[in-house]
Parts: sequence; C-alpha cells; structure tokens
Amino acid sequence: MIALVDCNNFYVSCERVFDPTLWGRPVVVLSNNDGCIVARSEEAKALGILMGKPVFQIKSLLRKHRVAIRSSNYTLYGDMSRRVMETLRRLCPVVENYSIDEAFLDLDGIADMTGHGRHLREVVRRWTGIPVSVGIAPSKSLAKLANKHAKRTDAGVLVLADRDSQTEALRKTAVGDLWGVGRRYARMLRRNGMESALDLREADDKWVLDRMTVVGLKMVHELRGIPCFECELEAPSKKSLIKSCSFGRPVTALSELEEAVSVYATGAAERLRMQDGVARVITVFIMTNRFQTENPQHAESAKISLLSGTNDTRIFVSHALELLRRIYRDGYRYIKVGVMFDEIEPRGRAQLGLFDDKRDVSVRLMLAVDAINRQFGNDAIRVASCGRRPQWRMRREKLSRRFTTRFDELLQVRV
DNA sequence: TCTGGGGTCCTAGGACCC
DNA sequence: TCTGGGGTCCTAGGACCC
Repeated sequence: MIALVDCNNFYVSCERVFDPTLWGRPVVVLSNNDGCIVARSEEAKALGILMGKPVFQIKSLLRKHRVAIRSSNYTLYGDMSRRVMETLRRLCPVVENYSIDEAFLDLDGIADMTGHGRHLREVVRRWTGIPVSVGIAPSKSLAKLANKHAKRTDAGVLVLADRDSQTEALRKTAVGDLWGVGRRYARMLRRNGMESALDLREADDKWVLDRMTVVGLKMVHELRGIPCFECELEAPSKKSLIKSCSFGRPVTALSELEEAVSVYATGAAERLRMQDGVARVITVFIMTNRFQTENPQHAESAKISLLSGTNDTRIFVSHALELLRRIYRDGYRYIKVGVMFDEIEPRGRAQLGLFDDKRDVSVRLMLAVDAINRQFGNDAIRVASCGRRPQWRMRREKLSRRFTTRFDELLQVRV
C-alpha cells in the first residue's frame, strides 16, 4: 500500500507558522513578480479566488475582504519542505520526495493504515507546524485520489483499500480531477461521454492507449488497483535545467538583457554543479509580453552544442551572451529571458572531447568559487557581466523573512 | 501598469543508413 | 506500368505535473 502525504495549502501554511495573525483569515501567496495567485488558504478559496489568477484582475476583491497577501518566499518554503520530508523519513523507511509539498510513502508491512496515517499527521504537525492530509491506497494514482477526498474530512486521513470504497470515490470524482488528466484530456474524455473517474476506469485499454498513450493507460491500470508507478527513493538527477524569470518592468536595452543572461547562466551553472553534472547544450530564449498584443511581439531562442560537457560558469556565460546577441532585436520591450542547459550527464561519465585535456583547472576553480560563495554569501564572486544592483530584478513587495535560514531574520518573541 | 518557474515523458515524422 | 525492407536518430510539438 502507498500513502500520499500532501501539505495543506503549503505556502500559506508556511507563512502561518511564523505569523499567527494569519490564522482564520483569507491569505494568498503570489508568484514571482507578484503576478499571479499560486496558493490560497481555505478562506481565500471560499471567496472564489482562483488558482493562477492575475492579481491585478482581483485587486478590489482582495481589498474588500482584507485578504492577507504574501510574495513567494522560496527560501522559506524550501527549508520547511526539507523539515517535513525529514520528519516523514523518521517515521517511514521508504519516502519519495515527489514535490515541494508532497511525498509518497511505501507502507508495506503496516497493519493499521488509518492509525499510521493519523500518527504521521500528528507528528508532522507537532514538529513542523505544517498541516498535512494523508491518502492511502494500493497505487499512486489511487493514493492521490484518496488524498483529495481526505482533505475534505476532519480526520484528514482516508484509506481506499478495497474495491468498493475505490469505486465509490471514483464515482464522486470528475474525470478532470484525476492525476494525469489535464484540461485537454478532460475535454476529450467528456466529448466521448466520460464524466466521472469511474467511467475512465471502466474504459477499453486499446481505446485509452490510442488517445492517451501508454502514460494514460498506466494511469487507468492504477485506478484498477494495479500499481504501475513505483516509489523512487533517490531523486533522479536532472536531464535539463532552466533558469529564467520575468523582469520587474519591460527591458529594451541589450546591456540589461546581458546582465540578466549572465546572472541566469551563473545560477544554472551552480545548480548543475550541485548535482555534479556537466551540460553540453546551451539555449537562450527571449520574449516580449504576449498579453500586450498592441505592442510588437518577438520571441526567439538559439542554442549551441559544445564539443564536450562542462560545468564552468565562464564558458556558459560567454556562450549565452553570444547567443543572446544573435537573437536580440532593437526596439522590442522584452519581459523575460532564460537560459537552459540540456544533455546533462554526471561529470565522471561525461565524454571528453577529442582536443580536451582533463580540464582540472576549470573544475578546481569552480569548486573554489562555490566554496567561497557558500561562506561569504552568494554574490561574493561572480563574473563581471552580471552587473551590480540590476534594475530589472523582480518585484516582491510583500516578502516575509527567511525565518529558518538566516540568523539576522530570526523570529523575535517579546514577553 | 499588471498575467510564474521548472520540470518529465511520449509520439510522429523526417533524414539518413545499409 | 512497374520503384524494397528494415532500421536508427533527431526534433518539434503536445500532453502532463507541482
């Protein structure tokens, strides 16, 4: 049996741990640049505030109901997520860290599933302050479903062990609410007369395969209680990596785009070295604001394949700048640039180029740079093209403190 | 004025090989 | 008139996830 532990309204819950005045009132957390709603408390959901909604469209609603607003604080959420996952690992040997706020647990050998679910819930709540829901079933897809229904119960735990309870839960679930059925598939399924998740479970294999590929077929088998997705203990290393962010305001000058590209290439390279990988393909893309249709639009990307993989920031930055200059056009109001690495391999296994020496110097230099930045702060050493005090940085006007990772931002309690 | 960021997997079709 | 059979690799695009 598999359990899915899912943190309730995770970003909002993180904010509430450190600010009790947020309890009992509507709270939303915004995306980067304070653009869209990405998390809502139950009270905010009850007001009809939708996920992904642009903030400027519901400004008056937010004001009218005195909704508390926070910018995304990923430093805080990342650290809180780590605490939740570590807590779960103490309680269960097999934990797959599925996303920032969800984990699959393998519960084989446990007799009292409901009791164990409650225990997980209580301990996580006590140790981290984060409320979670637990769904338990024979497959991941059914565990997801169980979790969705568990959220609506007071106990916060639901076990779907037998066929009857599964059938009942599937009957009550719209087909579009299933894990693995997005907007397009939902529309297609409804067109073919399938409204409930139960309809899809009963569908013909060949029919599903033809329309939803083997991925969809596996999911349908899982709904029948046949596990097709195992729990993965080790997080697989990334095969590609993107660093990109919208600007706080439109940018037209090449020099500013060059700074941004340098910063993103540097950041992506750091992440690459954290998984001890090297990348061979670099892509740079730029785009204007596609929602402002009255302005001229330009979106383009360019890429280059290196002869052999590298993790050297300097190499990435110089290629990325070259690619940017190739696609940049004067006179457009750009809203976003990004840097992507592909064909990532583990460093030890990477194929050397015909003319490479061992590149020891570069590897040792990057190790030193990372060590210095760890000790003295992230920007202690960087390439000069990153610029100083960039003007294009994203907006985060309602940012809470990094309570758990910075001494100078610790919560203060007065008695 | 204002609309997120970061990933994975699968398939079809074209180019190319012998 | 008539034009093989069997493969691999790559890319773009489409679907999904949080």
